Amino acid sequence: MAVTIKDIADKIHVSYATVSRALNNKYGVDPKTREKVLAAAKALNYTPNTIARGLVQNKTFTLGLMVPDITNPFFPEVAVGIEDRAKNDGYHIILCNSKNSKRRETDLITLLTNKRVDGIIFAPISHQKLIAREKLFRNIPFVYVSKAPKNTNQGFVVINDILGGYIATQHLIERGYKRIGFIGSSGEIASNDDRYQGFLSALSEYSIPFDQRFTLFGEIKQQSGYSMTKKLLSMHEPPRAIFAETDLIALGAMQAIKEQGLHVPGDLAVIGFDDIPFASFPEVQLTTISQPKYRIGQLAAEILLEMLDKSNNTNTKKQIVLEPKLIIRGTT
Amino acid sequence: MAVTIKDIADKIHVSYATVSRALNNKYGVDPKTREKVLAAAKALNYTPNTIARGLVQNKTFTLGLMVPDITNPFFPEVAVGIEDRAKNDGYHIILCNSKNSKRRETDLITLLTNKRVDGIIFAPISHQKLIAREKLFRNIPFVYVSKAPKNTNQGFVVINDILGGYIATQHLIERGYKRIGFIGSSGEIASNDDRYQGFLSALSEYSIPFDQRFTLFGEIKQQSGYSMTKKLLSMHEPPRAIFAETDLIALGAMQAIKEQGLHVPGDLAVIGFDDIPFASFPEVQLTTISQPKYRIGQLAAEILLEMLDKSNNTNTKKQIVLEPKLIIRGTT
DNA sequence: GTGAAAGCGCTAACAG
DNA sequence: CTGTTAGCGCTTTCAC
Repeated sequence: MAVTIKDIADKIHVSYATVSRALNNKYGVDPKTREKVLAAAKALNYTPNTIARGLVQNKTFTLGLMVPDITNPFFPEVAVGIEDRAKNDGYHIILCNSKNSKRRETDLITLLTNKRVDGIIFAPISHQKLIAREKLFRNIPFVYVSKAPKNTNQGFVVINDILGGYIATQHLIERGYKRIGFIGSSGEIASNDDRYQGFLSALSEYSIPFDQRFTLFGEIKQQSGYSMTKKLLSMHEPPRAIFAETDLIALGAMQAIKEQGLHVPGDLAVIGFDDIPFASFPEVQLTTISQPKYRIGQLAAEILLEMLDKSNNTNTKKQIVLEPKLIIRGTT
Repeated sequence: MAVTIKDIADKIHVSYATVSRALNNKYGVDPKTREKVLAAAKALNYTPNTIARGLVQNKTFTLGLMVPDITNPFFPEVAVGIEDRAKNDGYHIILCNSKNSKRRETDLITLLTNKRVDGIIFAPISHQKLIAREKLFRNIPFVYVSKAPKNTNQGFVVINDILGGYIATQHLIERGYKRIGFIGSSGEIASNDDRYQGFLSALSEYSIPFDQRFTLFGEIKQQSGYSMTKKLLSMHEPPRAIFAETDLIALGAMQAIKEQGLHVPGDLAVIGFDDIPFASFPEVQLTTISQPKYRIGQLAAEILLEMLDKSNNTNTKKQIVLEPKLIIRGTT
């Protein structure tokens, strides 16, 4: 068994309460005693047991982070932002990867609550029934990231996805494309998807006829973007431009296009969303909508930490909407 | 405050010891009592406090995962393998990103030990002084992943990096390249780097003269690969092929080459290492050495979990060395 | 089959 | 400034 404050109390003949005080830099400890305690702690190679402390303080100094797919380069960037901010306050992050499984997401949230994490940062798989799921969190503070339900009163940090979808589509339209396809992720009532909403409203604003056949839903995977695009390409009169809901999907689209011997953007233009690091690679040069990933993570941690700070009585949960940014590269 | 076993004990008038037993499916509880307990638990919306349980059982059901850079697509793949295997046994993962800072790595290990995680999976930044750092883990079981010191008796899961470096170089040589550069990560006594070792031994085996100027060290970042390659390219007689220690570096190299208006592999061949998902992207087609990332994660979790299993008395720590695999694509 | 009681390692009143 | 005493929520002997 590891050494405890009791061991060090015994060693220097003080009560272990004093040891606790000394170790925590509390007021009211004789500097000399404190020094003795510190010395003994060092000598005995003592390490505080955060978990015991947590039991009495009802605090674990741990935050949960739930993401749909850590393999999507979007999320590691967010995670780093979160971790940096959290570490600054002495918090650790439990990483939960729901793998786009709703069931797994539910399980993991429950496990996280059992573990009494102090707060959770939640990047949900989809908008669906999100409000109903809020009760899963019991009383653990949480903030949404990347996606949030419409009428929540929880905190969140997102970008304006509707606007993002709008400007992406607008860009395509201004480039002269009229036959525009949308490929996105399903498991979703399509009309719930903000980026898709933006897409639709841009079309209607510019009086571009909407062709239902050009809207396909799959997964947020390169492979899925690939097959959706294949499908699009196999049509009688395929679209001339594609708006992919995420860069990962866009990358799959480019792969399919290239495989058909077609050229981007000559034969088919592609615009993505997220601006993952790889999008700017010279051979790729994907036009996309960028989100400030690291910043999103940082902000999410920030407002969650604020909520945890009991001295902060303002019970308002911050809801932050950042602006998307069009990055024009070579695929449009 | 959340509901405790005491609340449910009060409600159905049994001792809370009984509740505990019932909840944990222990022997010696009247099926009827158990049912009542379960019903009450549900009614009260009870959730077990894993942390209190941990205090008495001296177990947290949490594993630490320390990686140098979660933003390097290599690590998320490993992480998913770990998480999948760990979740299977009811464990969570605390993600620690050392950001290639030794100091941060040390800090985080200490925090992890304070938090009494049950085990740690450790992907170290470098080989340097690794054995000396093993004491940081105190008595917490851990396994190395991706990199391990030479003479440790700890468990590890790695691939044969020396062999990997060797076959990468061999491939270049067999393609007819003689002027071969190596760009890798520093913060490292170069001679400690296994892939570099393999590189050197292939050169000597094939009697290719070694040119010290062609060996550059930087960071495991695209940006770093970019600038190292720029440097190489600015030489009087630059190399004709480059072996990059990781795909991320190789990607940076390709960027630099393309920017000079040169062609891969026509003007300069590039081989990477890791086989991150983007290496296979059609516009990239990076020849590389592949490692089974998900499998590595899975195995690491597996052997760590085995070590934690007290019923398993075999105190041997498994050391697994997997084989690297050459993936020939278009850059060589 | 069940209850009483101790204790995991620590913090937080409350005295003194 | 320091010691004593209660717990935090749970598991685990040890009795009955």
